[in-house]
Amino acid sequence: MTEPTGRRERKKAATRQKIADTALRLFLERGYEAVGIRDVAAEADVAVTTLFAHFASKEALVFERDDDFEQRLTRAVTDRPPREPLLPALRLEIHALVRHCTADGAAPIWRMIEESPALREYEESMRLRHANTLATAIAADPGLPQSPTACRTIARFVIDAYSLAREATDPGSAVDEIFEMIEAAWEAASPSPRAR
Amino acid sequence: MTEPTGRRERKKAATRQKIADTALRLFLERGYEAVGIRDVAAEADVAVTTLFAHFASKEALVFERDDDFEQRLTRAVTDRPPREPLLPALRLEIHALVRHCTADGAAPIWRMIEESPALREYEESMRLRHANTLATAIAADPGLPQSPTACRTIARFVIDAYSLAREATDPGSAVDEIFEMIEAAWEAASPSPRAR
DNA sequence: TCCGAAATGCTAACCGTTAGTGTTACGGTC
DNA sequence: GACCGTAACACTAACGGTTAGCATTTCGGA
Repeated sequence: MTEPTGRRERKKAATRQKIADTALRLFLERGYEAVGIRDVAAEADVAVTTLFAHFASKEALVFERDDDFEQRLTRAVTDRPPREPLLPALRLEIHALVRHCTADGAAPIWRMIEESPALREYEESMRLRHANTLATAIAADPGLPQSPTACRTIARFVIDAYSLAREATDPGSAVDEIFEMIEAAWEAASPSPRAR
Repeated sequence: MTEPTGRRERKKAATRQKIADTALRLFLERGYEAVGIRDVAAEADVAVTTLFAHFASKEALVFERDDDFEQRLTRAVTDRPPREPLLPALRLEIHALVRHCTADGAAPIWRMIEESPALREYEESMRLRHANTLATAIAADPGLPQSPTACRTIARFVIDAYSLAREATDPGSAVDEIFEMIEAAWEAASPSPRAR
């Protein structure tokens, strides 16, 4: 339980970061498909096996920070003040995440992702994981009376909003447009909808 | 344009079918990961390159009939009588598709899919393709005044319904529950929602 | 100080997939 | 009915991501 960040952990983190940085640089310089794992390992001055000890796959090198994404989403649910409605909090978070992805600096990275089928497929599978995590967080909220199916559904819809808005010509307003639809779906899933 | 099914086309279709049947049998007998492409090709008595001339990847061997899925969905949209509302037609189709996947005979196949990350990832990416196709079909309907973003969103939601319902304990009622939410979302996306 | 474990390295392979190059069998044409 | 273009198929060899097996170094804690 002692975590004063010993040298070993620092070195490990440094190695991981060096691999990720090197990989991203090479990918952007020469293109994702044109760079091999052996290239990345050589340039980062580590063994191929070491690279795979830090990253589960070549694609994972690109989505190095996806843990953040997951955490931000679940925290938007769990860290919101009591009695605060769920969806506005999620809408704000999705707005921020979309803005982050569509910022100018991130453009080359996302273009690279769109151009590579392998990266696209990996991201889709990542989103499903995020949706499941989010669904668990929503279902765990005692203030929400919706059914498990409704929770899973809304989680899926929220992740869809992130994905769809990023592709839209005006991402910001797309988030709002889609969230209007999600709000309606959420209300329709409230218990005893006929009693309103 | 002459299509009296010449010998050549018949032989090609037979080869394709033999490969698919052999692959599915081996996968179910020994497990998806335990069977190599070279095994399938040898057992089907074709060259590996021939196998890949018929199927784009190992995973595609399992989802051999996914064209049907796409066609059934788009036809549910385009072939419905004029002025018939969109979502009930889609609900019926999703009901049928879910029933088809959760039938007893299909159980081993879907268990195999759930147990293989590669197959799961492939199916997710397939679903996104289906959602895009469906979105195009919906957006092409002149009787629907919704925005492009709303059409893409609803298409995504409908595919989500299929995916979520299959995992539910009672798939049939899950389809209905999710479609209630989708109907509400669709109405919220109708033009001038403030005028109601 | 020393031991165990974690991190890293090296080699060699496995497996899906593709390029390159022939060969065969069929369909349409004269 | 012979002929030619081409679609289908085969064979070989490789490429690239990924992993197993095993040796080595390096650190943390006892």
